[in-house]
This record gives sequence, structure tokens and C-alpha cells, in this order.
Amino acid sequence: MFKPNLSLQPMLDKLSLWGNLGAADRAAVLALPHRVRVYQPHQHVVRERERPSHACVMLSGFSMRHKLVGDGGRQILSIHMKGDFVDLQNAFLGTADHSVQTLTRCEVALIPCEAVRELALARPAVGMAMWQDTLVDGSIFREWLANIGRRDARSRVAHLLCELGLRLKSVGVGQASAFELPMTQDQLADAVALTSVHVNRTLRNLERDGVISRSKRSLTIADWAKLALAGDFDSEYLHLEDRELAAVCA
Amino acid sequence: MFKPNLSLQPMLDKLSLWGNLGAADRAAVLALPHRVRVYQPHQHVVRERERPSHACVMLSGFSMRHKLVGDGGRQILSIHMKGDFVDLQNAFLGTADHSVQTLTRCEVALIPCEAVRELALARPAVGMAMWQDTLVDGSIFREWLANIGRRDARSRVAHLLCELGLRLKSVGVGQASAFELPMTQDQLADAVALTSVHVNRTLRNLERDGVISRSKRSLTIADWAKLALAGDFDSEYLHLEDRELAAVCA
DNA sequence: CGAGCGTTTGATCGGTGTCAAGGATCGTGG
DNA sequence: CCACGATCCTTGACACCGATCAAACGCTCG
Repeated sequence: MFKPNLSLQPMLDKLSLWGNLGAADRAAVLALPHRVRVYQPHQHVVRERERPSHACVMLSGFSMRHKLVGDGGRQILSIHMKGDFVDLQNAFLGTADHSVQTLTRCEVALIPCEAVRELALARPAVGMAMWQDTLVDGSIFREWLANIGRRDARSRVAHLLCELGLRLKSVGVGQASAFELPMTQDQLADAVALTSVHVNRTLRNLERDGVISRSKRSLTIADWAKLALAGDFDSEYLHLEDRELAAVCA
Repeated sequence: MFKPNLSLQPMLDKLSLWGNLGAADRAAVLALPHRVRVYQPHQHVVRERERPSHACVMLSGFSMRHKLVGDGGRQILSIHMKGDFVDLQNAFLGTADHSVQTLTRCEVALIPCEAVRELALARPAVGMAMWQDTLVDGSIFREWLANIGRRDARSRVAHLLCELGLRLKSVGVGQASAFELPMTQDQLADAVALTSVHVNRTLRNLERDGVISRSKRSLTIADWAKLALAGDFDSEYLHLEDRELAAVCA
């Protein structure tokens, strides 16, 4: 008989959390045509202005989305990890409005855009789940806007660390309060709209105050309450609760 | 016979631009149950942390989405105008992660969340069109992130003015290069993450340089090329072209 | 005509950026 | 296993953009 390829399982798991997928839906997701590709660190997966023919799902490793501005500055827009459907929007909008680049070595599944569109139409429940995922994406962008626009350096960094911790835990890569930072201080800086020099000072301050501790790239959140307070962090915007609620109702 | 209520027409027009809606789809959109409500300036339409029972569509006037941070700061996340489906995400995520408030007097259509969900499932083409609209939303958030994170005051303000001009034109409320600013300098400041004092100085500089001219709330873009250059503005992120392309292909 | 809100302007302050140099760590090849 | 170069981290001195504070001005609408 036909044995389904399981490489898309992490993405399916994430979609299933919304609780509306039947067995046929799940099978259809796993049956999406795709090929797995390995990217080395710092490689481009999508470049701004391209019209990608494939959408990509993260299987392992970390990647980011970013934009370059006129004077050469870079703004990192989001961080992606196992199970994330990184550039789903390209399948529906056509032109990429930002670039996607790896942070670490990554395994990525490339799915033809057309297959994604067809699946969304043929199986509305799957389409809705993917839609909900992109809505959470949007919510995270909004929180980042508030973070970068209206918080000071210490809060911005603390907020990002809280988010990374929670998201890593939610996909089962380390714990919320102890994980490997997948990015350099330069990259952290471009994520929170500071300079790497200032991120460095901010991290050391948080460490001096006993809120976090670090060694190499591994980060430990010594006092989650303090860090969340410093970062004005409230996990609501990740909509983890809403996902559970939706699943229970279904 | 049954005469359809046409108040949702502006929203339908916007969805139709994606080019995939049949006659039955369009009728179903117009048939969405709803009631029209008038809001005065500065009124809340949705508050953060609520679980709204209705999604709202802008029929006239202007509104905004915003978040408050711990120290009392406010970040405006987006500006909404005729035809915008403002808080579609609440229909699918449950808890509002931000507030919606009017800028001017507004007419708003309130649609039960459940009706929106049912329509998206029953008519996948409509669901896709709504999805695409929210994807453009996401693209605008990303551009704002880059704007606020990596551009200086002059560029930020110029960029916002360009965006407003284009969007107003695209929904037929004034021209791209001459329109009524729907917001105070205080609100402009919270949209571009500056203080109103600095926004004021920046606007006067742009005026002194002959890039724009103002009288009361009405704004004229004297030199679009200069303003776009100053704002590092490239309209690609609004995906207006992609929308036309999609419509032609369909 | 007065109250309230929004705009304008000046003086000063402070958080982050910039520049520069040295130190640590990592990957790679001999 | 060590040497080397490249990348990343750390630190200090100083500059500057935009914030803050304060006050006056001008509309608009009772």
C-alpha cells in the first residue's frame, strides 16, 4: 500500500492544534507534493521581489524574514522554527515582499505554490487552519511593532527572549527558560531595531541583574517573572490559549 | 423578490479585486447578516482582550488599530478606511490582541463572527479572498516594522504619507497627491513611533523643502518623487499589482 | 467670548548610535 | 593537535537624534 511521507508532520501537528482537521484533511496535508532541501547557515531561501514557485515549511533549524531599507539597514521581521510555514503568503500574493534567510543549518520542505492553493480550495478546513496560522503571524507582527515602536532597549530585548522561550517550548525544542539562542547579537539587534553594541550592553545588564545567565550561545532565564516584567511581556498575542480553546470546542 | 442590501458593497469590491469570485460567491457576501452602526470620533470599536462576537467592516470614515504598552505608550498599528475588514482575525482567533478605535465619525457594518466563519467554509473562494486580504495586512505590518525600526524620522513620516495617499486613491477617497489627513499629529506620532513635537518639526521641514504643502488638515504632495525618495517608498508591499495580476489570470 | 483641543516653537536632556580597538571563540587546514 | 583567519563579543569615549518640558498661539464650537 501507499506509505505516506512523514516529513510534513511537524507542520501538520501545528495546524492540527486548531482542532478542525479530519482524518482525510490530515492525510491530504501529508500528501502534499514536496522535496526536502538542506540549507547551510546564512543562505537565502527567498529573495525580496522574486515570484517564488514554492512555499517552504521548516523541518529543523532556524530561519528569519527580513527587509532591507534604502540606507542599507536591515530589519528582521520574524524568527522561524520547526513546523513553521514560512512564506505561505507567497503562494497567494505572488511577489515576495521580503527575504527569507537561514540562521542555522536548516532542513526545509519545498511545496509548489499551486499545490498549496489547490489544497486550500479543495479542503476548506485545511485552508482555514493555514489561515489561522497566518493570522497568528500577523498578531506577532503587531506585537513587534509595539515592541520596537514604544519600548526601550531593555524591554525590547527582554520581550524577544520571552517570546523565543515560549515558542521554542511550544514546538518542543528546549524549555522556555533554558535554550540555545539561534542568533548572533548582530541579528538580535536587527530584530529589535537596535545596534549590536547596545544589545550587548543590554544583555550584560540583564545578566548583571540576575535576570538571565549566559554561556556561549546558551541562555538561561534565571527569573522568568522579572524578565517578563522587564519586557512588558504578555503571551496573549501568541494565541496559544485560543488554539487550545478552538481544539476543545471542535 | 429579495432585494440584497448593498451596504457591504465596498468590502465586496475589494475582495473581488482578487478576481476569483463567481456570482454566487458575490451574492453570498452581500447576504452576510449584519447591522450598520455609526461611531463618533475616538470611540472604541473593539478593546484588547475582549472576545468580540462581531467582526467589523468599514463603510465610511477612518479608524485605527493600536496597542498600549506598560509605561502608557501607544503604538498605532494600522489605519483603516472604506472597504477594510478591520478585525477579521477576531472571527478566527477569539481573543482580540489589540484595540480598534475610530479616528473620525465612521459607519461600520457589524457581522457575527460565526457568519464569517460559515461563509469561509461554505465558499472557499470567498475564504481565500478574505485570506488574501489579511495577507496584505500582514505585508503592511512588515513594512511598518521596517519603517519604524530602521528609518529616521523624516523617512518614516514621508513613508506614511505616501502609503495613505496611495490607499486613499485605491478606494476612491481623494487623490494620491491631495487628501484630507484623517489624523492629528499626536496620532501620526503614535503611528510612526515618534513624539508629536517631532512629527510637527518633520512635517514643517518637508513643507519648507517644498515636498508637501498643508492647510488645516488637508495635505498636498507637491513633489511625489521627492516624497517617495525621502520615505524610501516602494508600493510593492501593498500588493496592488499582484491583485490586478490575479484578477487577469482568473 | 471663553474653553478646549491641536499646533508651533525654543531650550535642554538623555538614550542609543557611532567609531574604534582588543579579546574570545570557532571552524578549517596543515 | 596546533596555527591561523574569520566571525563574534566586549568595552570605552564621544556624538547626535529625537524626547522632554514648557509656553504661546490659533482654531472651532458651545
